[in-house]
Amino acid sequence: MTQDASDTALLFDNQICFPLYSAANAMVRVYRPLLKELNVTYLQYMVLMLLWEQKTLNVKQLSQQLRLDSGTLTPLLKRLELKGLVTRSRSEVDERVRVITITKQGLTLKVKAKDIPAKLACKVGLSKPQLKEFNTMCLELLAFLDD
Amino acid sequence: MTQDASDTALLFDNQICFPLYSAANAMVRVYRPLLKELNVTYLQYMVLMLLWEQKTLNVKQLSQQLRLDSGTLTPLLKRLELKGLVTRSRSEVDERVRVITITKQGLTLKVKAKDIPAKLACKVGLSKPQLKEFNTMCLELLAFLDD
DNA sequence: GCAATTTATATTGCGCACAATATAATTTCC
DNA sequence: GGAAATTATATTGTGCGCAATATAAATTGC
Repeated sequence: MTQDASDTALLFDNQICFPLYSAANAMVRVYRPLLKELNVTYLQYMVLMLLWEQKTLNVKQLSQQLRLDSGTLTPLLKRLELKGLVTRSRSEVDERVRVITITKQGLTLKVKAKDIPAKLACKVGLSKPQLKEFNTMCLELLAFLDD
Repeated sequence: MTQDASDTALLFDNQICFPLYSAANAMVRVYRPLLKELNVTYLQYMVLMLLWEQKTLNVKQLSQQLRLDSGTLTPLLKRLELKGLVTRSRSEVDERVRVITITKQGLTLKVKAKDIPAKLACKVGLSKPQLKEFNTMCLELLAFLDD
């Protein structure tokens, strides 16, 4: 690598991943007002979405699908329990396993959420094929980054 | 929109932006061990990068370039000051303006950082043109999301 | 020239994100 | 079947990220 290349590599505008970082922040900012009606955060919304599909999941299953650890999930799930949206029980087979189940109230929230994907799509601006390609690239990058 | 479309719109795997969110988290995770040698976080590294280019910047200038607000930057800059990497003074012309200046020690850190971009590039896996295209898409998305 | 508005930063409080560590239950392997 | 290793979750502490609010200085309008 030339001297010049190692110099320009540390220029702010050449940082490959900073737009990714900023875009993720911006995306959460756009979701926030939409989710305010449901009184949940973006991540809580993602957890609920998984539980709308499979009414019961344990922490490990959530952790794998969301790529987040228990230090993030445990307090988040407690907050969802406090709001009456999920219950946190123990597996009868294996006492170590914390079983998260969506409540009736949690299921009801899905009805209120039904217009959110469309509302979000309006704000994103990219076309469907563009978004699909973008999604694919994010997943490719993820596969590399997570080894 | 058909009934079917509004149903599938709330499926977890159809959430356009969750891979973006996960990829941004994964990216910060990959940076972490590389930056541990410098004893800075990813965001602190980005701030330093701006200050390596322009030795003095105020909070607003940092805020605009990083797309972050003072609630994030003020405590971060205090931590950088505590580490002796920046100074936080006031503008003599306008007392409201907080002027952030890189210290000698902060400048020295650039030498230690010089191999980080190359090390990161190895872990990212995508080719340079792929990365460039990905960057462009993130910036496009950002332009839409931030209005 | 001074009240009203605007601008720049700081503070507070909440919710992630994760490393490091702890705890407790289960499984494995002799 | 009991010690050692593994597995599942929880806890603690630090650092973002941002909304809401506060404060203080500068600017504007009359």
